[in-house]
Amino acid sequence: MKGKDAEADWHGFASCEDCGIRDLVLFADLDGQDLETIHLPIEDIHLAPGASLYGAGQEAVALYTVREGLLKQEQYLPDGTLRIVSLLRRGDVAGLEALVAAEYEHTTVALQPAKVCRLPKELVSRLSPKLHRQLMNKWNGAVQRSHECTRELSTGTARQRVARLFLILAAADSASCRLFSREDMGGLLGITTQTASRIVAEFKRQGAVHEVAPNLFERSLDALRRIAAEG
Amino acid sequence: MKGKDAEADWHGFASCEDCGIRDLVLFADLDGQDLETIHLPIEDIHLAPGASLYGAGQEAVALYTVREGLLKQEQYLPDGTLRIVSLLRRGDVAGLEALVAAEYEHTTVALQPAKVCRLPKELVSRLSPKLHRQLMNKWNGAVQRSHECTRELSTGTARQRVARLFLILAAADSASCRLFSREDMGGLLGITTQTASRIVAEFKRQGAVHEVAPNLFERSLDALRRIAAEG
DNA sequence: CGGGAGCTTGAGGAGGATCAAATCATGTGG
DNA sequence: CCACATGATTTGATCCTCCTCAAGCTCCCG
Repeated sequence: MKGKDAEADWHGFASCEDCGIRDLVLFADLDGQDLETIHLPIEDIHLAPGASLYGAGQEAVALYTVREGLLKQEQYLPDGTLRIVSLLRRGDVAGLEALVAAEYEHTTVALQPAKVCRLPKELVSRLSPKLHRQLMNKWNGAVQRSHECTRELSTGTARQRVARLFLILAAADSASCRLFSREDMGGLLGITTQTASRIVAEFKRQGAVHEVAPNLFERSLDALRRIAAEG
Repeated sequence: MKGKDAEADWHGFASCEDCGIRDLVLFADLDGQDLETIHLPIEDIHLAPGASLYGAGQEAVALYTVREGLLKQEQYLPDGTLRIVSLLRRGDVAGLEALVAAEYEHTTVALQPAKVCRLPKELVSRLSPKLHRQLMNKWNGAVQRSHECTRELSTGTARQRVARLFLILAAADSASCRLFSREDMGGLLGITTQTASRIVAEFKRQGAVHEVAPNLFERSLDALRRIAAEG
Protein backbone atom coordinates (compact mmCIF):
# COMPACT_ATOMS: atom_id res chain seq x y z
CA MET A 1 0.00 0.00 0.00
CA LYS A 2 1.27 3.40 -0.95
CA GLY A 3 -0.38 6.63 -0.06
CA LYS A 4 1.93 9.39 -1.14
CA ASP A 5 -0.63 12.09 -1.46
CA ALA A 6 1.54 15.15 -1.38
CA GLU A 7 3.80 14.15 -4.23
CA ALA A 8 1.70 16.17 -6.61
CA ASP A 9 4.43 18.57 -7.46
CA TRP A 10 3.67 22.16 -8.39
CA HIS A 11 6.06 23.01 -11.14
CA GLY A 12 5.47 26.56 -12.26
CA PHE A 13 3.04 28.19 -14.64
CA ALA A 14 2.11 27.01 -18.07
CA SER A 15 1.95 29.15 -21.13
CA CYS A 16 -1.06 28.15 -23.16
CA GLU A 17 0.06 30.05 -26.26
CA ASP A 18 2.91 27.72 -26.93
CA CYS A 19 1.50 24.51 -25.53
CA GLY A 20 2.84 21.59 -27.46
CA ILE A 21 -0.50 19.87 -27.65
CA ARG A 22 -2.69 22.93 -28.11
CA ASP A 23 -4.94 21.09 -30.55
CA LEU A 24 -5.63 18.30 -28.06
CA VAL A 25 -6.47 20.25 -24.95
CA LEU A 26 -9.64 21.76 -23.63
CA PHE A 27 -8.55 25.23 -24.73
CA ALA A 28 -8.04 24.20 -28.35
CA ASP A 29 -10.74 26.56 -29.63
CA LEU A 30 -9.60 29.65 -27.76
CA ASP A 31 -7.78 32.40 -29.62
CA GLY A 32 -4.96 34.59 -28.35
CA GLN A 33 -7.42 37.20 -27.18
CA ASP A 34 -9.34 34.70 -25.10
CA LEU A 35 -6.18 33.47 -23.50
CA GLU A 36 -5.29 36.99 -22.43
CA THR A 37 -8.54 37.30 -20.53
CA ILE A 38 -7.40 34.41 -18.39
CA HIS A 39 -5.59 36.42 -15.80
CA LEU A 40 -5.46 33.47 -13.48
CA PRO A 41 -2.23 31.65 -14.17
CA ILE A 42 -2.50 28.01 -15.19
CA GLU A 43 -0.55 25.77 -12.88
CA ASP A 44 1.72 23.18 -14.36
CA ILE A 45 1.86 20.06 -12.17
CA HIS A 46 4.27 17.16 -12.42
CA LEU A 47 3.35 13.82 -10.89
CA ALA A 48 5.66 10.96 -9.99
CA PRO A 49 4.25 7.44 -10.37
CA GLY A 50 2.02 6.78 -7.39
CA ALA A 51 1.34 10.45 -6.70
CA SER A 52 -2.34 11.30 -6.45
CA LEU A 53 -3.99 14.26 -8.11
CA TYR A 54 -7.13 14.22 -5.99
CA GLY A 55 -9.13 11.75 -3.95
CA ALA A 56 -12.70 10.52 -4.19
CA GLY A 57 -15.00 12.66 -2.08
CA GLN A 58 -12.70 15.68 -2.03
CA GLU A 59 -14.21 19.02 -2.92
CA ALA A 60 -14.03 19.34 -6.68
CA VAL A 61 -12.37 22.68 -7.40
CA ALA A 62 -10.43 22.09 -10.59
CA LEU A 63 -10.15 20.10 -13.81
CA TYR A 64 -6.85 18.73 -15.05
CA THR A 65 -5.83 18.27 -18.66
CA VAL A 66 -3.27 15.54 -19.15
CA ARG A 67 -0.31 16.67 -21.23
CA GLU A 68 1.90 13.64 -20.66
CA GLY A 69 1.93 10.32 -18.86
CA LEU A 70 -0.69 7.87 -17.73
CA LEU A 71 -3.19 8.15 -14.87
CA LYS A 72 -5.64 5.74 -13.27
CA GLN A 73 -9.06 6.49 -11.85
CA GLU A 74 -10.15 4.17 -9.07
CA GLN A 75 -13.22 3.61 -6.92
CA TYR A 76 -14.07 1.44 -3.95
CA LEU A 77 -16.55 -1.40 -4.09
CA PRO A 78 -19.07 -1.99 -1.30
CA ASP A 79 -16.81 -4.75 0.05
CA GLY A 80 -13.77 -2.49 0.18
CA THR A 81 -12.02 -3.76 -2.94
CA LEU A 82 -10.34 -1.11 -5.01
CA ARG A 83 -11.11 -1.18 -8.72
CA ILE A 84 -9.57 0.86 -11.53
CA VAL A 85 -12.44 2.02 -13.73
CA SER A 86 -10.58 4.11 -16.28
CA LEU A 87 -7.20 5.14 -17.67
CA LEU A 88 -6.35 8.69 -18.72
CA ARG A 89 -3.70 9.80 -21.18
CA ARG A 90 -2.45 12.77 -23.16
CA GLY A 91 -5.39 14.93 -24.16
CA ASP A 92 -7.81 13.45 -21.63
CA VAL A 93 -9.27 15.49 -18.80
CA ALA A 94 -9.39 14.38 -15.19
CA GLY A 95 -12.14 15.59 -12.89
CA LEU A 96 -14.67 16.74 -15.51
CA GLU A 97 -17.33 16.03 -12.91
CA ALA A 98 -16.23 19.20 -11.14
CA LEU A 99 -18.44 21.05 -13.62
CA VAL A 100 -21.62 19.36 -12.40
CA ALA A 101 -20.92 18.03 -8.91
CA ALA A 102 -19.43 19.23 -5.66
CA GLU A 103 -17.09 16.29 -5.08
CA TYR A 104 -14.77 14.15 -7.14
CA GLU A 105 -16.03 10.68 -8.03
CA HIS A 106 -12.68 8.90 -8.15
CA THR A 107 -9.23 8.90 -6.77
CA THR A 108 -6.91 9.82 -9.62
CA VAL A 109 -3.30 8.69 -9.42
CA ALA A 110 -0.33 8.72 -11.80
CA LEU A 111 0.83 5.34 -13.09
CA GLN A 112 3.67 6.79 -15.12
CA PRO A 113 5.40 10.17 -14.69
CA ALA A 114 2.73 12.66 -15.71
CA LYS A 115 2.33 16.34 -16.45
CA VAL A 116 -1.04 18.00 -16.08
CA CYS A 117 -2.42 21.53 -16.22
CA ARG A 118 -4.71 22.61 -13.44
CA LEU A 119 -7.79 24.54 -14.56
CA PRO A 120 -9.89 26.03 -11.75
CA LYS A 121 -13.52 25.21 -12.36
CA GLU A 122 -14.65 28.86 -12.25
CA LEU A 123 -12.27 29.58 -15.10
CA VAL A 124 -13.76 26.81 -17.20
CA SER A 125 -17.30 27.82 -16.29
CA ARG A 126 -16.57 31.38 -17.34
CA LEU A 127 -15.20 30.28 -20.70
CA SER A 128 -17.83 27.60 -21.01
CA PRO A 129 -19.60 28.85 -24.16
CA LYS A 130 -16.34 29.00 -26.05
CA LEU A 131 -15.28 25.61 -24.78
CA HIS A 132 -18.57 23.95 -25.50
CA ARG A 133 -17.38 21.89 -28.43
CA GLN A 134 -14.19 20.75 -26.73
CA LEU A 135 -16.02 19.94 -23.53
CA MET A 136 -18.26 17.57 -25.47
CA ASN A 137 -15.19 15.99 -26.97
CA LYS A 138 -13.62 15.49 -23.58
CA TRP A 139 -16.75 14.01 -22.06
CA ASN A 140 -17.00 11.69 -24.98
CA GLY A 141 -13.39 10.70 -24.44
CA ALA A 142 -14.15 9.90 -20.80
CA VAL A 143 -17.02 7.64 -21.83
CA GLN A 144 -14.90 5.88 -24.43
CA ARG A 145 -12.03 5.28 -22.01
CA SER A 146 -14.40 3.74 -19.58
CA HIS A 147 -16.11 1.51 -22.12
CA GLU A 148 -12.71 0.43 -23.32
CA CYS A 149 -11.87 -0.68 -19.79
CA THR A 150 -15.00 -2.81 -19.57
CA ARG A 151 -14.80 -4.15 -23.07
CA GLU A 152 -11.10 -4.92 -23.49
CA LEU A 153 -9.75 -5.15 -19.97
CA SER A 154 -12.55 -6.77 -17.99
CA THR A 155 -13.63 -9.43 -20.49
CA GLY A 156 -12.21 -12.82 -21.42
CA THR A 157 -9.41 -14.80 -19.85
CA ALA A 158 -6.59 -13.27 -17.86
CA ARG A 159 -4.18 -13.91 -20.73
CA GLN A 160 -6.40 -12.05 -23.16
CA ARG A 161 -6.75 -9.11 -20.80
CA VAL A 162 -3.03 -8.78 -20.25
CA ALA A 163 -2.40 -9.01 -23.99
CA ARG A 164 -4.99 -6.31 -24.68
CA LEU A 165 -3.43 -4.10 -22.03
CA PHE A 166 -0.08 -4.32 -23.78
CA LEU A 167 -1.79 -3.47 -27.06
CA ILE A 168 -3.58 -0.47 -25.59
CA LEU A 169 -0.36 0.80 -24.07
CA ALA A 170 1.30 0.23 -27.42
CA ALA A 171 -0.89 2.91 -28.94
CA ALA A 172 0.40 5.36 -26.36
CA ASP A 173 4.13 4.80 -26.29
CA SER A 174 5.41 4.04 -29.74
CA ALA A 175 8.47 1.81 -29.57
CA SER A 176 8.68 0.27 -26.15
CA CYS A 177 6.14 0.43 -23.39
CA ARG A 178 6.37 1.02 -19.69
CA LEU A 179 4.35 -1.22 -17.44
CA PHE A 180 3.20 -0.40 -13.95
CA SER A 181 2.98 -2.44 -10.76
CA ARG A 182 1.44 -5.90 -10.74
CA GLU A 183 -0.99 -4.68 -8.12
CA ASP A 184 -2.30 -1.97 -10.44
CA MET A 185 -2.50 -4.44 -13.28
CA GLY A 186 -4.71 -6.57 -11.08
CA GLY A 187 -6.96 -3.69 -10.12
CA LEU A 188 -7.32 -2.72 -13.74
CA LEU A 189 -7.90 -6.18 -15.18
CA GLY A 190 -9.92 -7.59 -12.31
CA ILE A 191 -7.40 -10.33 -11.54
CA THR A 192 -4.95 -10.96 -8.70
CA THR A 193 -1.41 -9.62 -8.62
CA GLN A 194 -0.09 -13.18 -8.68
CA THR A 195 -1.96 -14.03 -11.84
CA ALA A 196 -0.76 -10.81 -13.46
CA SER A 197 2.82 -11.67 -12.54
CA ARG A 198 2.51 -15.23 -13.81
CA ILE A 199 1.13 -14.15 -17.15
CA VAL A 200 3.71 -11.44 -17.76
CA ALA A 201 6.38 -14.03 -17.00
CA GLU A 202 4.77 -16.44 -19.43
CA PHE A 203 4.64 -13.78 -22.15
CA LYS A 204 8.33 -13.14 -21.61
CA ARG A 205 9.15 -16.84 -21.89
CA GLN A 206 7.22 -17.31 -25.09
CA GLY A 207 8.60 -14.13 -26.61
CA ALA A 208 5.39 -12.12 -26.92
CA VAL A 209 7.11 -9.37 -24.96
CA HIS A 210 10.73 -8.67 -24.07
CA GLU A 211 11.84 -6.82 -20.97
CA VAL A 212 14.65 -4.44 -21.94
CA ALA A 213 14.78 -2.75 -18.56
CA PRO A 214 12.83 -3.22 -15.33
CA ASN A 215 9.18 -2.83 -16.34
CA LEU A 216 10.08 -1.56 -19.79
CA PHE A 217 8.97 -3.85 -22.58
CA GLU A 218 9.24 -4.34 -26.28
CA ARG A 219 6.26 -6.13 -27.73
CA SER A 220 5.54 -8.47 -30.57
CA LEU A 221 2.27 -6.96 -31.69
CA ASP A 222 1.39 -9.95 -33.84
CA ALA A 223 1.80 -12.42 -31.01
CA LEU A 224 -0.17 -10.21 -28.65
CA ARG A 225 -2.97 -9.70 -31.13
CA ARG A 226 -3.20 -13.44 -31.58
CA ILE A 227 -3.53 -13.96 -27.85
CA ALA A 228 -5.98 -11.09 -27.44
CA ALA A 229 -8.30 -12.46 -30.06
CA GLU A 230 -8.61 -16.02 -28.83
CA GLY A 231 -7.27 -18.16 -26.01
CA MET B 1 -29.54 -14.51 -31.67
CA LYS B 2 -32.33 -12.07 -32.16
CA GLY B 3 -32.17 -9.19 -34.55
CA LYS B 4 -35.51 -7.57 -34.62
CA ASP B 5 -34.35 -4.23 -35.81
CA ALA B 6 -37.57 -2.76 -37.09
CA GLU B 7 -39.46 -3.19 -33.86
CA ALA B 8 -38.60 0.33 -32.91
CA ASP B 9 -42.12 1.54 -32.96
CA TRP B 10 -43.00 5.09 -33.89
CA HIS B 11 -45.77 6.05 -31.60
CA GLY B 12 -46.82 9.62 -32.30
CA PHE B 13 -45.50 12.99 -31.19
CA ALA B 14 -44.56 13.97 -27.71
CA SER B 15 -45.59 17.13 -25.99
CA CYS B 16 -42.65 18.50 -24.05
CA GLU B 17 -44.77 20.96 -22.09
CA ASP B 18 -46.49 18.26 -20.14
CA CYS B 19 -43.74 15.66 -20.04
CA GLY B 20 -44.02 13.68 -16.85
CA ILE B 21 -40.30 13.78 -16.22
CA ARG B 22 -39.59 17.32 -17.44
CA ASP B 23 -37.07 17.88 -14.67
CA LEU B 24 -35.04 14.82 -15.69
CA VAL B 25 -34.73 15.27 -19.40
CA LEU B 26 -32.33 17.16 -21.58
CA PHE B 27 -34.83 19.97 -22.10
CA ALA B 28 -35.28 20.59 -18.39
CA ASP B 29 -33.92 24.12 -18.59
CA LEU B 30 -36.00 25.29 -21.55
CA ASP B 31 -38.97 27.57 -20.99
CA GLY B 32 -42.28 27.57 -22.83
CA GLN B 33 -40.98 30.10 -25.33
CA ASP B 34 -38.00 27.94 -26.21
CA LEU B 35 -40.21 24.94 -26.72
CA GLU B 36 -42.33 26.87 -29.19
CA THR B 37 -39.31 27.58 -31.35
CA ILE B 38 -38.93 23.85 -31.79
CA HIS B 39 -41.10 23.53 -34.84
CA LEU B 40 -39.80 20.05 -35.48
CA PRO B 41 -42.10 17.66 -33.69
CA ILE B 42 -40.48 15.36 -31.16
CA GLU B 43 -41.11 11.74 -31.98
CA ASP B 44 -42.27 9.43 -29.25
CA ILE B 45 -40.91 5.92 -29.74
CA HIS B 46 -41.94 2.77 -27.95
CA LEU B 47 -39.58 -0.20 -27.86
CA ALA B 48 -40.44 -3.81 -27.11
CA PRO B 49 -37.78 -5.87 -25.31
CA GLY B 50 -35.18 -6.86 -27.89
CA ALA B 51 -35.96 -3.97 -30.24
CA SER B 52 -32.95 -1.94 -31.22
CA LEU B 53 -32.80 1.84 -31.25
CA TYR B 54 -29.71 2.11 -33.43
CA GLY B 55 -26.69 0.04 -34.30
CA ALA B 56 -22.96 0.62 -33.89
CA GLY B 57 -21.53 2.26 -36.98
CA GLN B 58 -24.82 3.72 -38.18
CA GLU B 59 -24.89 7.39 -39.07
CA ALA B 60 -25.60 9.28 -35.87
CA VAL B 61 -28.52 11.58 -36.59
CA ALA B 62 -30.38 11.78 -33.32
CA LEU B 63 -30.18 11.58 -29.53
CA TYR B 64 -32.74 9.72 -27.48
CA THR B 65 -33.86 10.60 -23.97
CA VAL B 66 -35.13 7.63 -22.02
CA ARG B 67 -38.49 8.25 -20.40
CA GLU B 68 -39.23 4.72 -19.30
CA GLY B 69 -37.73 1.24 -19.35
CA LEU B 70 -34.23 -0.16 -19.50
CA LEU B 71 -31.78 -0.22 -22.41
CA LYS B 72 -28.42 -1.89 -22.95
CA GLN B 73 -25.46 -0.55 -24.90
CA GLU B 74 -23.25 -3.23 -26.41
CA GLN B 75 -20.01 -3.40 -28.37
CA TYR B 76 -18.06 -6.13 -30.08
CA LEU B 77 -14.67 -7.32 -28.94
CA PRO B 78 -11.86 -8.04 -31.38
CA ASP B 79 -12.65 -11.75 -31.09
CA GLY B 80 -16.31 -11.24 -31.91
CA THR B 81 -17.72 -11.53 -28.40
CA LEU B 82 -20.52 -9.16 -27.60
CA ARG B 83 -20.17 -7.22 -24.38
CA ILE B 84 -22.68 -4.95 -22.68
CA VAL B 85 -20.78 -1.87 -21.54
CA SER B 86 -23.58 0.21 -20.07
CA LEU B 87 -27.20 0.28 -18.96
CA LEU B 88 -29.51 3.24 -19.57
CA ARG B 89 -32.62 4.17 -17.63
CA ARG B 90 -35.18 6.91 -17.11
CA GLY B 91 -33.50 10.27 -17.54
CA ASP B 92 -30.43 8.93 -19.33
CA VAL B 93 -29.61 9.84 -22.90
CA ALA B 94 -28.69 7.35 -25.61
CA GLY B 95 -26.45 8.39 -28.47
CA LEU B 96 -24.88 11.49 -26.94
CA GLU B 97 -21.90 10.85 -29.20
CA ALA B 98 -24.02 12.11 -32.10
CA LEU B 99 -23.00 15.59 -30.97
CA VAL B 100 -19.31 14.99 -31.61
CA ALA B 101 -19.06 12.06 -34.01
CA ALA B 102 -20.54 10.90 -37.28
CA GLU B 103 -21.40 7.37 -36.20
CA TYR B 104 -22.87 5.68 -33.16
CA GLU B 105 -20.43 3.86 -30.91
CA HIS B 106 -22.75 1.15 -29.64
CA THR B 107 -25.74 -0.88 -30.52
CA THR B 108 -28.52 0.19 -28.19
CA VAL B 109 -31.33 -2.24 -27.48
CA ALA B 110 -34.29 -2.34 -25.10
CA LEU B 111 -34.09 -4.88 -22.28
CA GLN B 112 -37.48 -3.97 -20.89
CA PRO B 113 -40.37 -2.20 -22.63
CA ALA B 114 -39.07 1.33 -23.12
CA LYS B 115 -40.28 4.75 -24.21
CA VAL B 116 -37.83 7.25 -25.64
CA CYS B 117 -38.02 10.66 -27.27
CA ARG B 118 -36.09 11.18 -30.48
CA LEU B 119 -34.18 14.46 -30.66
CA PRO B 120 -32.59 15.21 -34.04
CA LYS B 121 -29.02 16.31 -33.51
CA GLU B 122 -29.47 19.61 -35.39
CA LEU B 123 -32.19 20.51 -32.95
CA VAL B 124 -29.95 19.87 -29.99
CA SER B 125 -27.04 21.71 -31.60
CA ARG B 126 -29.26 24.71 -32.25
CA LEU B 127 -30.41 24.80 -28.63
CA SER B 128 -26.96 23.89 -27.39
CA PRO B 129 -26.19 27.03 -25.36
CA LYS B 130 -29.44 26.72 -23.45
CA LEU B 131 -28.88 23.03 -22.89
CA HIS B 132 -25.29 23.36 -21.82
CA ARG B 133 -25.85 22.59 -18.17
CA GLN B 134 -28.11 19.63 -18.83
CA LEU B 135 -25.78 18.26 -21.46
CA MET B 136 -23.00 18.18 -18.90
CA ASN B 137 -25.30 16.37 -16.53
CA LYS B 138 -26.16 13.78 -19.13
CA TRP B 139 -22.57 13.20 -20.13
CA ASN B 140 -21.70 12.79 -16.48
CA GLY B 141 -24.52 10.29 -16.16
CA ALA B 142 -23.13 8.32 -19.08
CA VAL B 143 -19.72 8.15 -17.43
CA GLN B 144 -21.20 7.09 -14.11
CA ARG B 145 -23.33 4.34 -15.66
CA SER B 146 -20.29 2.97 -17.35
CA HIS B 147 -18.11 3.07 -14.26
CA GLU B 148 -20.88 1.38 -12.36
CA CYS B 149 -20.83 -1.46 -14.88
CA THR B 150 -17.11 -1.97 -14.42
CA ARG B 151 -17.11 -1.55 -10.70
CA GLU B 152 -20.21 -3.44 -9.60
CA LEU B 153 -20.97 -5.79 -12.47
CA SER B 154 -17.56 -6.85 -13.76
CA THR B 155 -15.78 -7.38 -10.45
CA GLY B 156 -15.80 -10.22 -7.96
CA THR B 157 -17.36 -13.66 -8.15
CA ALA B 158 -20.35 -14.46 -10.33
CA ARG B 159 -22.58 -14.66 -7.24
CA GLN B 160 -21.56 -11.18 -6.17
CA ARG B 161 -22.19 -9.78 -9.63
CA VAL B 162 -25.66 -11.27 -9.90
CA ALA B 163 -26.53 -10.01 -6.42
CA ARG B 164 -25.33 -6.51 -7.30
CA LEU B 165 -27.35 -6.58 -10.50
CA PHE B 166 -30.50 -7.31 -8.50
CA LEU B 167 -29.64 -4.46 -6.16
CA ILE B 168 -29.07 -2.03 -9.01
CA LEU B 169 -32.34 -3.01 -10.62
CA ALA B 170 -33.98 -2.64 -7.23
CA ALA B 171 -33.24 1.07 -7.33
CA ALA B 172 -35.13 1.33 -10.62
CA ASP B 173 -38.30 -0.66 -10.03
CA SER B 174 -39.50 -0.23 -6.50
CA ALA B 175 -41.33 -3.31 -5.29
CA SER B 176 -40.57 -6.18 -7.61
CA CYS B 177 -38.04 -6.26 -10.38
CA ARG B 178 -38.12 -7.57 -13.90
CA LEU B 179 -35.14 -9.54 -15.09
CA PHE B 180 -34.04 -10.01 -18.66
CA SER B 181 -32.66 -12.98 -20.56
CA ARG B 182 -29.86 -15.10 -19.16
CA GLU B 183 -27.87 -14.36 -22.27
CA ASP B 184 -28.02 -10.61 -21.60
CA MET B 185 -27.14 -11.20 -17.97
CA GLY B 186 -24.06 -13.02 -19.16
CA GLY B 187 -23.07 -10.26 -21.57
CA LEU B 188 -23.50 -7.69 -18.84
CA LEU B 189 -21.71 -9.54 -16.04
CA GLY B 190 -19.01 -11.14 -18.15
CA ILE B 191 -20.11 -14.71 -17.34
CA THR B 192 -21.80 -17.46 -19.34
CA THR B 193 -25.55 -17.88 -19.62
CA GLN B 194 -25.34 -21.21 -17.84
CA THR B 195 -23.61 -19.70 -14.84
CA ALA B 196 -26.16 -16.89 -14.77
CA SER B 197 -28.97 -19.42 -14.81
CA ARG B 198 -27.40 -21.55 -12.10
CA ILE B 199 -26.93 -18.62 -9.77
CA VAL B 200 -30.42 -17.25 -10.21
CA ALA B 201 -31.72 -20.73 -9.44
CA GLU B 202 -29.54 -20.89 -6.35
CA PHE B 203 -30.79 -17.49 -5.16
CA LYS B 204 -34.35 -18.73 -5.55
CA ARG B 205 -33.62 -21.87 -3.55
CA GLN B 206 -32.02 -20.02 -0.68
CA GLY B 207 -34.71 -17.34 -0.65
CA ALA B 208 -32.65 -14.32 -1.62
CA VAL B 209 -35.13 -13.73 -4.43
CA HIS B 210 -38.60 -15.05 -5.16
CA GLU B 211 -40.04 -15.44 -8.65
CA VAL B 212 -43.65 -14.24 -8.58
CA ALA B 213 -44.10 -14.49 -12.36
CA PRO B 214 -41.80 -15.53 -15.20
CA ASN B 215 -38.75 -13.28 -14.84
CA LEU B 216 -40.44 -11.07 -12.26
CA PHE B 217 -38.79 -11.18 -8.86
CA GLU B 218 -39.23 -9.99 -5.33
CA ARG B 219 -35.95 -9.55 -3.53
CA SER B 220 -34.64 -9.82 -0.03
CA LEU B 221 -32.38 -6.79 -0.08
CA ASP B 222 -30.61 -7.82 3.10
CA ALA B 223 -29.69 -11.24 1.76
CA LEU B 224 -28.54 -9.75 -1.53
CA ARG B 225 -26.46 -7.09 0.16
CA ARG B 226 -24.79 -9.76 2.24
CA ILE B 227 -23.89 -11.73 -0.87
CA ALA B 228 -22.79 -8.64 -2.79
CA ALA B 229 -20.38 -7.60 -0.07
CA GLU B 230 -18.51 -10.87 0.42
CA GLY B 231 -18.57 -14.40 -0.86
C1' DC C 1 23.98 -6.64 7.10
C1' DG C 2 19.17 -6.88 8.04
C1' DG C 3 14.59 -5.42 6.94
C1' DG C 4 10.85 -4.28 3.88
C1' DA C 5 8.27 -3.92 -0.44
C1' DG C 6 7.33 -5.73 -4.62
C1' DC C 7 7.90 -9.58 -7.74
C1' DT C 8 8.07 -14.52 -8.73
C1' DT C 9 6.92 -19.26 -8.22
C1' DG C 10 4.70 -23.49 -6.24
C1' DA C 11 0.82 -26.62 -4.66
C1' DG C 12 -3.92 -27.19 -3.82
C1' DG C 13 -8.63 -26.18 -4.31
C1' DA C 14 -12.75 -23.58 -5.70
C1' DG C 15 -15.27 -21.39 -9.16
C1' DG C 16 -16.62 -21.02 -13.59
C1' DA C 17 -16.27 -22.60 -18.57
C1' DT C 18 -17.37 -26.13 -21.66
C1' DC C 19 -19.88 -29.84 -23.59
C1' DA C 20 -24.07 -32.16 -23.52
C1' DA C 21 -28.68 -33.37 -22.48
C1' DA C 22 -33.26 -32.73 -20.45
C1' DT C 23 -37.08 -29.58 -19.53
C1' DC C 24 -40.09 -25.90 -20.55
C1' DA C 25 -42.40 -22.29 -23.31
C1' DT C 26 -44.13 -20.67 -27.74
C1' DG C 27 -45.75 -20.85 -32.02
C1' DT C 28 -46.97 -23.32 -36.48
C1' DG C 29 -49.22 -26.23 -39.51
C1' DG C 30 -51.78 -30.35 -39.97
C1' DC D 1 -56.72 -29.65 -30.60
C1' DC D 2 -52.58 -32.04 -31.00
C1' DA D 3 -47.87 -33.12 -32.98
C1' DC D 4 -43.92 -31.03 -33.83
C1' DA D 5 -40.20 -27.58 -34.40
C1' DT D 6 -37.73 -23.84 -32.28
C1' DG D 7 -35.49 -21.36 -28.82
C1' DA D 8 -34.60 -20.25 -24.01
C1' DT D 9 -33.77 -22.15 -19.47
C1' DT D 10 -32.25 -25.52 -16.37
C1' DT D 11 -29.32 -29.11 -14.83
C1' DG D 12 -25.47 -32.43 -14.89
C1' DA D 13 -20.49 -33.98 -15.47
C1' DT D 14 -15.97 -32.83 -16.48
C1' DC D 15 -12.01 -29.93 -17.18
C1' DC D 16 -9.35 -25.91 -16.83
C1' DT D 17 -8.48 -21.33 -15.31
C1' DC D 18 -7.59 -18.59 -11.74
C1' DC D 19 -7.74 -17.65 -6.63
C1' DT D 20 -5.75 -18.75 -2.20
C1' DC D 21 -2.19 -19.62 0.83
C1' DA D 22 2.58 -19.82 1.31
C1' DA D 23 7.26 -19.69 0.50
C1' DG D 24 11.47 -17.83 -1.85
C1' DC D 25 13.50 -14.14 -4.50
C1' DT D 26 15.34 -9.46 -5.87
C1' DC D 27 16.19 -4.92 -5.20
C1' DC D 28 16.61 -0.91 -2.45
C1' DC D 29 17.42 1.63 1.72
C1' DG D 30 18.57 2.38 6.38
